[in-house]
Amino acid sequence: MITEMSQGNSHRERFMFQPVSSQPNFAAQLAEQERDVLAFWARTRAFERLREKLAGAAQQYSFLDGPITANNPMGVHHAWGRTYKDLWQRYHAMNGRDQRWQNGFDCQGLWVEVNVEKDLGYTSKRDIEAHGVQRFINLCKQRVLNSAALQTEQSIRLGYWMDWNDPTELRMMAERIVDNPEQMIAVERNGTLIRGSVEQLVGQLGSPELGGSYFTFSDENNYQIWGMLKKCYERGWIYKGSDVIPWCPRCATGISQHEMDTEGYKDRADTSVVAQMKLRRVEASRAIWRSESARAAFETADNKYLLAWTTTPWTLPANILAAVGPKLKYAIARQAHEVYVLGAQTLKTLKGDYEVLGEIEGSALVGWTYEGLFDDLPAWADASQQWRDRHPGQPAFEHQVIPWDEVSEAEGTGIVHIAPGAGPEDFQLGKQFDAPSIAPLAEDGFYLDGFGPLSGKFAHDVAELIIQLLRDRGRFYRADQYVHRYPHCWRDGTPLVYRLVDEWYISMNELRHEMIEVAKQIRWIPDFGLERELDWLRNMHDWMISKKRYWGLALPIWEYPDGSFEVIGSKEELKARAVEGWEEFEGHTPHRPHIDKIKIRHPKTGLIGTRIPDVGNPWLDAGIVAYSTLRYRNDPDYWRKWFPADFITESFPGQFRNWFYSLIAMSTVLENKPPTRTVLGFATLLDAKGKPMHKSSGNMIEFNEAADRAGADVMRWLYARQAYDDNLLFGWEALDEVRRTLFIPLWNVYAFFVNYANIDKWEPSTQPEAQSRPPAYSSLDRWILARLSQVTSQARAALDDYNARAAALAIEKFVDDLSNWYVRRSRRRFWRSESDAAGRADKQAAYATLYRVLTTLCRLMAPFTPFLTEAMWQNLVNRQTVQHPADAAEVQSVHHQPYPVADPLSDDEVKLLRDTAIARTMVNLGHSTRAQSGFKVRQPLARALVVADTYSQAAIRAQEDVIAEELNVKRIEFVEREGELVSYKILPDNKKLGPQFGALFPQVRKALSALDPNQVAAAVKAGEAVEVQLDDRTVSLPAGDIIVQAMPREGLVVAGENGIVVAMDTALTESLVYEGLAREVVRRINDLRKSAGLNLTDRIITTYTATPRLAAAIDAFAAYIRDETLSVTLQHAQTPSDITGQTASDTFDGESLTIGAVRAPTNAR
RNA sequence: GGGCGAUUAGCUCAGUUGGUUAGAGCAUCCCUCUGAUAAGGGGAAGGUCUCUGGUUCGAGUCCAGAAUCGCCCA
Repeated sequence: MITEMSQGNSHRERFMFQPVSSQPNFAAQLAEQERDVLAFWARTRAFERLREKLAGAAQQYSFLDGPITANNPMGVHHAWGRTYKDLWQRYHAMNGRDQRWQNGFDCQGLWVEVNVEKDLGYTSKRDIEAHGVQRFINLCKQRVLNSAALQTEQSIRLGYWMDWNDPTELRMMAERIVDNPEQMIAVERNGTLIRGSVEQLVGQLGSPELGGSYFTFSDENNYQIWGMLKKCYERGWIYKGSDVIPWCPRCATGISQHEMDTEGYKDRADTSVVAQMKLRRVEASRAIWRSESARAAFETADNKYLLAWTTTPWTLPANILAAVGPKLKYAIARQAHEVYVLGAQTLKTLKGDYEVLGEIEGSALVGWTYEGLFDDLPAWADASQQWRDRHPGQPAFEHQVIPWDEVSEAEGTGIVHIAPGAGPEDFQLGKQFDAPSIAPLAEDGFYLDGFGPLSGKFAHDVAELIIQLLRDRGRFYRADQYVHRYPHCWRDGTPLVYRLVDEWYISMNELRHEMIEVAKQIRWIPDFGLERELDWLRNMHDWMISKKRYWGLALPIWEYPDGSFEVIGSKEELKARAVEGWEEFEGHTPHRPHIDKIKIRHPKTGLIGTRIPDVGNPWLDAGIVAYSTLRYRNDPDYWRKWFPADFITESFPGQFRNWFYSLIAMSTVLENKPPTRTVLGFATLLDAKGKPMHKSSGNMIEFNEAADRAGADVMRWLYARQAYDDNLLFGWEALDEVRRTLFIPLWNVYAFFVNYANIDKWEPSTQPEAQSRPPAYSSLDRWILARLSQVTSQARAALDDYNARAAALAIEKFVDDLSNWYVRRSRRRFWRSESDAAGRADKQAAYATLYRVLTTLCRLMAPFTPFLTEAMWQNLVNRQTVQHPADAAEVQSVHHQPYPVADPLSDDEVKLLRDTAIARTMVNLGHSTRAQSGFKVRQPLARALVVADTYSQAAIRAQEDVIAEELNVKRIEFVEREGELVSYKILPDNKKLGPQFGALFPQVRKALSALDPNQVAAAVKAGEAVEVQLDDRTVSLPAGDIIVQAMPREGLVVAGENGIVVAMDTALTESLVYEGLAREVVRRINDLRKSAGLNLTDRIITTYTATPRLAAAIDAFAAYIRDETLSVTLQHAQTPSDITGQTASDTFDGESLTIGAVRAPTNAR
């Protein structure tokens, strides 16, 4: 497709542009070109040279990357955010601002562990312990490194310019971190070798010495979190708390509030159980009985029960209390010889016939006692005993009814079973009422000892057994299948349980308020982001930072046997405090298991402290990066230079409680300052139908597939033009549309320019800036240059305001104007003969204009579509293809250029923009009347008739030639007697007259419409007030309060818009008919040229046969036809067999034509 | 259960302090332009602006209630 220029070419040829094809298979061409551009950048060190150029610039742009989880390949949803990241970095690079260019990988946490476990076939934490924690940790590191390598390659494919690591080096480290982490290796940076063990170098990834992406598992990242936690400790915010928390039995760890996003709640069908709790002590004096005999029936009943409902039957053996709504009404109902108490609105729970004996308020039930459902199990005996031990001298605790405002009758029985050891609200109530608790489950979700037949059974599997056990005890009432929202583990989908456990927390009492103040100093885009964040901050509980797992931040908390603890703030402090285990730890990253070896001594008590085995919440890892990656500890000057970030951006679902939250939290603790000036959040990427993309649902589009099939630039444009707060419906149709409506027209403008410039051997002026807006240019040229100024200002203002969509839409509109008006109307100027002096000057102006537009547009679009613009730029400016760059060390990339700056529009330009809009309105109206009258554009017509105001008339007159050619009319005439074309419609100006007349307004409206429209129109035109007669008086309406609309008159072929009305004179003369036929012939000959594969400049010999009238038309317009088709001769053939070369036949307008064309011997132009 | 938001053409969405005949893109159909274009232009069809009530001279827009959906939080 492209050929390299050989050395021996003449001067003129060296200055030719590389030929450009307008490919039919554009998508494939784009993807191929993108790979060429990537190779071009690599060969010319384009990114490295940009960094060198910007290094030490006076201004910085500090972008802080929210780390991508290095666990899986990058998805198209990641590409959305990464497009914004790259877009603004490129934009500010073009504005000359120095940058850090550091990508981040999120490395530690359960998501990696889960995948490694899956790969290994592990099913529980026991497997990890059994096979060795160290090996497991190294496998986690390996997975991260391999994922990072892959994501790096994919990001590069997206065109994302960052200080990327060499993926090969990452993979080398990945391999060795498992095989031999102690092995000493060396990596080369800027000519020097950096040595260390594999593990040590992995721990230093992202450091100033090694460069590249930051990894949250790095030593620096972990130790800086230690420092932050130490500060919290010093302020008294760190504590160990007992709570009942959501717990994943598979992962055997608690799930923090931060992780309980809506993803985690899923519908689940469970067995709901109604248990009957046998009442012991009842006090029914406040009951309202239906009758005296009802009361007697209650008192003499064999058994009395509470009916308590639960959707988690596994918690029933931990039941301690029964809660009722104190203000709810409860029914006392009899079935046979049994009496049941349940919510008055929930009687449908009862099976079979029943008799309501009476009602009683919930508050009157409080204090009633009942027999526990499972009081025979040792678990209750133990819990009961522990309670007695804590309450010496008091009577034994009895199961009882308590009040709870949260109880409702919407579901269940209005009586809620309370198990303080197995539910969070239950736990609070248990504390409030000083009740014992039973914690039934081990960390893997299986029942502990002491639960009889349940012991050793899995919590979610025991519904049937529980029912059986209840039956055995006479406590079962009914069971149903019940679908409800139930929390699931956000990583592996396991239904959660609730467990009573000890976890570590940061108290939010004080921090919450400080964070709110910090959050308010940040600009949130979209602006509802601030409200979301504040809502979270106001409502969040204390931050649970511990996780009972392996792969993560080693929480720097050392606990002493007496229950006291200390937080260590740095590696150095730890070394100073260590009394045991330092030698084993030294040389390793601060991870389990090595870190666990270290013991410290309490300075006063002398007790030996051991590190708690927990690892940290992963959001600690990501939250510290505004400090850890900016050398906060070691290079304060550097930190001050780059902190706070100018900009961060992530998809907002989840991030208000995750990264945005933790980033603010840690920055508030450390400096009480906002970590960033701007947060840009964007919505969720869904498939074309609006469904979430999932591998399992088969609607997933892989990033690599999308990039290869649609092109990364097309994807980037789709992302950039998306509204932030709308979900992006991503699919092939949307990508096709972007390609069709923006990329193909743009590419073809470019191809058109290059091919004609080469034909004319046109060269750009060496001083293009000097003639930026030459007054001698045609109005078309000056118009598109004014539009270029306009779009430049728009794009700049939008990008400065972080509004990618506004910039993208402005550029789309511009490309449309360029393609469908400027080039469309300029084409003939590029065909004009070199021998015609005026034509030559005009053509030169057109080339210069189009060249200027295209090169400026390349720079405008470069941050959006870095590949396409690079390919165009290299050819337009350097006259080379990206495949064969010369002077690789010197060649300037479009991304090395300054982002365009526009002068404000002059008055003349403003007028030009307005006038062109009028002309285009006129053209649209003309096309409309042609369509209505059935005269296609190829048929010339004598006149277009126009009604317009004085200003519009002048505008139309000024562009008459362009309009006339577009409409294919001989001339444009303004109609003297407008009434011939238009009728007037008179309307009151509602906005002005409505408030003035209020209730009288309908009368005004009516009276006005009763007047003669022509007279009112004349009066208004003359600026005279109009009098209208209301019921009881006459009022005078100023001309300015009346709207006169010119409407096309009924029955005529006319069209109107914005006060301009257009009609066509459809009277045909023979000459017009012949000209129309001639145009049909021209079109067919040119179609033939195209299908014959002739070059634009090839001369041809044309032969034809035609029906007599058509032949006469061809004779009459022979010169015109020859001119338009580059026919050296145009010969009437006596018989069809005389027609030579490529042939075609057609019938139109009742005429028949056969044509043939052969290339003429010479191509002289 | 609480909070926020949404509901406008077959689909995706605009619709500015209430004001003339409610728009765009995509998709469909017809016509058309084309010597850069898979683009463009004209037209057709497609709307009880979710429903009910209210305020107002006038409501897609404001108020109240209902329904459905989404998001956030319990």
